[in-house]
Amino acid sequence: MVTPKSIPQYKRLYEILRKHISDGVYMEGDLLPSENELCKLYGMTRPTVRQSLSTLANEGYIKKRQGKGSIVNHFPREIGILSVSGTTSAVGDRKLKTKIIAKPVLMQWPADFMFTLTDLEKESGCIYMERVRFLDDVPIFYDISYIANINLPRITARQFENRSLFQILRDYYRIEIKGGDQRIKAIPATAKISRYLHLKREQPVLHLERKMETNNPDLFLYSSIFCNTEKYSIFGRF
Amino acid sequence: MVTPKSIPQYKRLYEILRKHISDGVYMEGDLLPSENELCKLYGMTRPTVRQSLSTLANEGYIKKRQGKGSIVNHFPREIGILSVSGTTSAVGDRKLKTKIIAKPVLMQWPADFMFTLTDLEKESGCIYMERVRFLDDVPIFYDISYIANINLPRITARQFENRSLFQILRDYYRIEIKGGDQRIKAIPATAKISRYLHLKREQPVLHLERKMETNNPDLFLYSSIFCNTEKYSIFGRF
DNA sequence: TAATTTAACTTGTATTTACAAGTAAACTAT
DNA sequence: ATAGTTTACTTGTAAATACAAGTTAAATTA
Repeated sequence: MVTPKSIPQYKRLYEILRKHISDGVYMEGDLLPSENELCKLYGMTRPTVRQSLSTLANEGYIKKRQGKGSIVNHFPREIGILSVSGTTSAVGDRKLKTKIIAKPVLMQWPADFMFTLTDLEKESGCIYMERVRFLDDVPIFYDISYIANINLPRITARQFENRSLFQILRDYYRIEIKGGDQRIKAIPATAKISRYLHLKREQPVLHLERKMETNNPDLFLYSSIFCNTEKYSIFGRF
Repeated sequence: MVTPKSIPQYKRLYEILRKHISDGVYMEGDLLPSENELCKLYGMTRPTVRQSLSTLANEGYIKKRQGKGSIVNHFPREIGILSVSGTTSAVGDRKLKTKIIAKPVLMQWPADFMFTLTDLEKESGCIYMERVRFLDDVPIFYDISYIANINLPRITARQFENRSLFQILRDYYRIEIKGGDQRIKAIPATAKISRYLHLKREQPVLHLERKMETNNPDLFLYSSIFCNTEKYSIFGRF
């Protein structure tokens, strides 16, 4: 049988379980239904179910134990694709705000760009924007984003306030982030950074340089992120 | 047929390909042999080969493209389980040195430990040590490690100079790191940190707090790592 | 010659089947 | 009562098979 919307079965189950974990249907430490139970519940075979579970395990949502089952992990809140763990209890969705510092404009790539670019990217020019993101009305991230201008009509005209860049790329252009790599440094705040993040000059900030891969093999997203880590930490699994 | 050393076939192929990539047999951008070719070469079926490849892909060694093949990624050098990308050309193995600041001792866990501990861990006490790691004779990492004293006889007597902690755990106790999570912050260097990393006081350093999971479900490794990121960056995939 | 189609690759998804190995609770013999 | 064994679960590994879908280059056609 063919699935109606041509979305793979293993991905369907993955999304369902992922949502259940985020929503708290399964709590930290709980056991997921066994693989055979999931087979019966969703009418799949075990290899298919296992594919869903191994994706969840790779992303850190669950931990598998032979002879026991799939155990749900705690998982911190995500902002964009950055995970943040606060010293305060929980980070609620509604406490999150985004402010545009520099509206998206089409321009040439900087001469000394942080990653090496393909010829196609160089020719296309880049869409540039700057944003600050707030948690509990405290500025936490100062993001500078660069996107190659490849198949993104009218993007500079979109409304970016209070909507994630990733959300716009997904909704209007069917672009999804598949992965990427990043470099992390600790640097002293420059005048600009300290102004946007409400910090004293020379105070340590986290600097992330990331290159993100998408489902379009020619299109990459780049960002340079400056992060105030006084109250919150960047959280990651490896 | 049963493999002689009871190591799974997919893991065998994974190790072979991983080594070939690290050794430069396959260079960045190269295509790996196709799945069907690997089947014939190593006498496995495609699901088994695919399991090896998907592990490699998850760890960032390769990138898979439907219709094309498995493309080898660049991959930075690893120190312990930290990846480092230098501003200078390449980081050679022989330029790496470790110095013990505080020899491993058995003691009580600190009162305000950075992660929550199980009862078993609390009862067992912890093995504590401090090390500084050098790259090109420049101190880069100041590591403080904590290990629960669970099934690790005579560990405080081992020679840790110029040998990785992970290597000793693997060779003598069959303990392997399976994954873990970490928190990352930028902090100003304290007197102690600046002394060990040859930095001025208050200069930004990267602070990593990590909890590592092992093949023994009761045993975790903890470390607090302070990192000089002036010349090198911490590198990661996501 | 140039554009199009086809064919021969590649990886992606999915089923079915079988047995190995780890875990935990129920059971049994001491 | 307790120590050891069995049993009924769980996930782990592996094979054989089939077709879908993306990519590329050769073959065909205009």
